[in-house]
Amino acid sequence: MSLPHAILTALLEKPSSGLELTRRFDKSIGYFWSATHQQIYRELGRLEESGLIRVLPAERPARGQKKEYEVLPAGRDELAAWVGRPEDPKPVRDPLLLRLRAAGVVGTGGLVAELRRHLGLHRGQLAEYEAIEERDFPPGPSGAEDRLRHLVLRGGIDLETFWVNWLTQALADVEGGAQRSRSRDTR
Amino acid sequence: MSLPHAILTALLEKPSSGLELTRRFDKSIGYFWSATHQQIYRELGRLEESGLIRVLPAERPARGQKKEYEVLPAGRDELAAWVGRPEDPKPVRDPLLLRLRAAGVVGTGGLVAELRRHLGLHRGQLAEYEAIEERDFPPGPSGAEDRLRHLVLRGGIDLETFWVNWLTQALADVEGGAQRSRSRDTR
DNA sequence: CGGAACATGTAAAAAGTTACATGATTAG
DNA sequence: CTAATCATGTAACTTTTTACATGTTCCG
Repeated sequence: MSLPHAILTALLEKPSSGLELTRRFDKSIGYFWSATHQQIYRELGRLEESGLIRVLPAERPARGQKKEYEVLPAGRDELAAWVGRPEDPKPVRDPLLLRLRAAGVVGTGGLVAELRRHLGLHRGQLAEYEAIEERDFPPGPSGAEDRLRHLVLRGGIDLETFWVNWLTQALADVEGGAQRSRSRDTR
Repeated sequence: MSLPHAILTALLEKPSSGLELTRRFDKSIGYFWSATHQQIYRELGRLEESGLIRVLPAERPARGQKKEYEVLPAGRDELAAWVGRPEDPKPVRDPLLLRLRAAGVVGTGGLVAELRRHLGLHRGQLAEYEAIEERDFPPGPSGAEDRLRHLVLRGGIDLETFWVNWLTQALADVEGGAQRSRSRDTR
């Protein structure tokens, strides 16, 4: 259950309104924890009720009016405790790997196009991450926060690199295999 | 929504009862699509209702009695269509990357132990996958189904390798950084 | 004023998780 | 007979997703 902690982190980095948070969950934070605005508004309500965050004063609390939140000490404490709390990695659940397995029993119809499409998407994401790395993390000494953020970005880069390499190999294999089957058939 | 397709794939590979499926979702299939027995029983009910699978005849349909399911032609068709159906990769949502980012704002208390623990878990999983690869996929020519299964296993291996490498680097970085901070502090 | 963009929300459905309930079979 | 294991389920809850609803501000 990490959404509240994602929001606490984002708000500590910079107090924001729901919509501003939504935008940040489409970019930086969203690169490793995605969330929609519905999730965010609901969770903001819960966090406020639990006393972990509060609305910044001087607010007109009405629908359609901007509400800025900031983290209270209790919220910071909760986040600090969560950072070191043991939590096992979730078992993998990847539809593309599953589809490959399914293709083993019902055939690869249409799957090659889908693999190619995913390869393109992952290549695009990788390029985006690498541009960010070049822009935000020049070589040389850096503070603790910057090093941690760079490490997270590195995670994203390495993960996309894995996908690009694996998909490339998968395509070569599936297409090559299809070819081998054809040549066997025609022999 | 891939659980029904995971079950169809498993049932095509071998007709099974709910509990047998549960066990297989703890092993082979579960390596890339996990599911609990509650999910499986509920989904088996739905799939039967939709006419994609059926209970094998010669059954005593009572509580506590084994019920074996098999895939009907409609189920196979649905699975074949799903294999090529476009579906974007889900955005990444990883608690560990998030915790690293959070550590940037509230400090790394307890996180190093957690990173080390995860490194151990991923090393274990990697070893398990590699043992399976050695046992089930000896070098040499192989059929289409085997090649696809091997490809999926390769995905698991590469993914765990990514985690092992990234965690190793993260640990070196976080501990090294802490050391640098300490030596700066004491200067 | 009218429409676009901003901003916050509600409702319902689907998927996943956790805890518990119940009957059948088998080994000691 | 009784405990363990096999086997199938129910119930309650949480999380995520999708679709919709409503009000505000600003620009032309």
